[in-house]
Amino acid sequence: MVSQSPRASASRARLRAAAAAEFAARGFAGATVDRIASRARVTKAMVYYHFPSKAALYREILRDLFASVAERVAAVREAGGSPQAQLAGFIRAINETALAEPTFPPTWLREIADGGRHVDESVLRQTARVVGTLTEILHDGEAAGVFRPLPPLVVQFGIVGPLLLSAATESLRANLPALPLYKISRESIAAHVERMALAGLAPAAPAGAGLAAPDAEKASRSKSRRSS
Amino acid sequence: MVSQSPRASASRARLRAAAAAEFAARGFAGATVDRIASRARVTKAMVYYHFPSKAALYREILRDLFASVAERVAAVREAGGSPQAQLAGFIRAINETALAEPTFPPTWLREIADGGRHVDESVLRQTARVVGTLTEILHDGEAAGVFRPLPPLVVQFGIVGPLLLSAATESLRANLPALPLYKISRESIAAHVERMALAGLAPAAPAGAGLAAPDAEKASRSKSRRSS
DNA sequence: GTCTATATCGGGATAGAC
DNA sequence: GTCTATCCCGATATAGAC
Repeated sequence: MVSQSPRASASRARLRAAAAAEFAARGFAGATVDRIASRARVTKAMVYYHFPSKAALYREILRDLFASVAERVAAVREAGGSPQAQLAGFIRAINETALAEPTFPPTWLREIADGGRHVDESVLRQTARVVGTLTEILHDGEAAGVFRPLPPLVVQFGIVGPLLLSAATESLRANLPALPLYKISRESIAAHVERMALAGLAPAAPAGAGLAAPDAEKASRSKSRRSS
Repeated sequence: MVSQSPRASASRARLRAAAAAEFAARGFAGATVDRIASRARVTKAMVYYHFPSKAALYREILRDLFASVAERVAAVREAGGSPQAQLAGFIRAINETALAEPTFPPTWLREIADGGRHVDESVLRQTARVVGTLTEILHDGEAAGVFRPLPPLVVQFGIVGPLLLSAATESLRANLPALPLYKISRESIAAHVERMALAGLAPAAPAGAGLAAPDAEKASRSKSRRSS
């Protein structure tokens, strides 16, 4: 949503929003151009006036969605702070993107299930930026001795997985037979993910020592950032 | 796979396997009956001889998939042990299902993204069994004072989310341009999820005390468990 | 149980007027 | 930029012979 192309007519904008919603709800194969047009209150021919094909429209939406996440997490890194604070910010950035763009969680989940079938070079670049930012944060934390060394993707899955499942099932759970079991707040899941991620990254305690406290007194942190 | 219906001809069995693979790879909308028939080395008419419709075939596969998970986690609970050991077993049960049935992770992810569009009563019952088992384990842990009280679904998402993302992207990552960044082992992700889940469930430290250790409960693990 | 047609229709994409 | 009308392929499902 950040870097819009020069063409931004009113109908084109509605078309993008309608397509994002339709693709999120039905997936690429399940979506129909007729419904996209209908949602946008536009005729089907207009879809093909603005976009060359259903696939191209989908890829454009996919790219902007991932670009949106990438920018948010990049902003977190640039804001600086301790590795723990940056990781918490990373988690919040993902969560806020899911709130700001409700079409994002289902779309992301589908792409994963599809094995990235529609991921082209430009989309891949955006996803790489996200993992790249996380990698830098983790590297700082390892260097400072506050994070255990772990493959960035493992940490990424640990953060993104719960958030996506929670966000994607939100409207589903809301419409359920009022099972109180399924009523969970956004805050509780976000807090749990943050707690899990930080605790899971805490360095292994040196076997003999009396429980080193990996906590707050590491405030004196490196200010170095921005390497890409 | 556990509770097979009485009809189990050879072609019917191949059909089920082929359909599971096709649905996992393309989703319900993206799958075609032609390709399912072709995968099973059977004509399309045979599909409609054995199953009333594409949708019915899909629902049957969905039901068996979730039944398979439900039984594995139920077995863990029946095996007993400390709450922590049972939770670790729960995680492993999910992971082992993903290994034994590679079609499962993508299919689950798609159902979530679809908002449970194809989930009927029988499927819902199986998923409820899984959450039910987890709820019991968590309740035991709370009663014993070793788990902090958390909504079961929050914990469920924290466990299942990372495992599904990891499993669903496995073949994708294997076929990537050899980015060493993306080479992560099944063990590392399983270990991380276990560490995160247990650490995230550790009770909050009593405010006044000087850094209680949420690390010492590891001693109470390693008890009896089995895998089906 | 297994096959070869075939009916039928939804949906992506285009033509061409205005 | 926007519309109506249409082309046409592919996909679900069925008919009916063997």
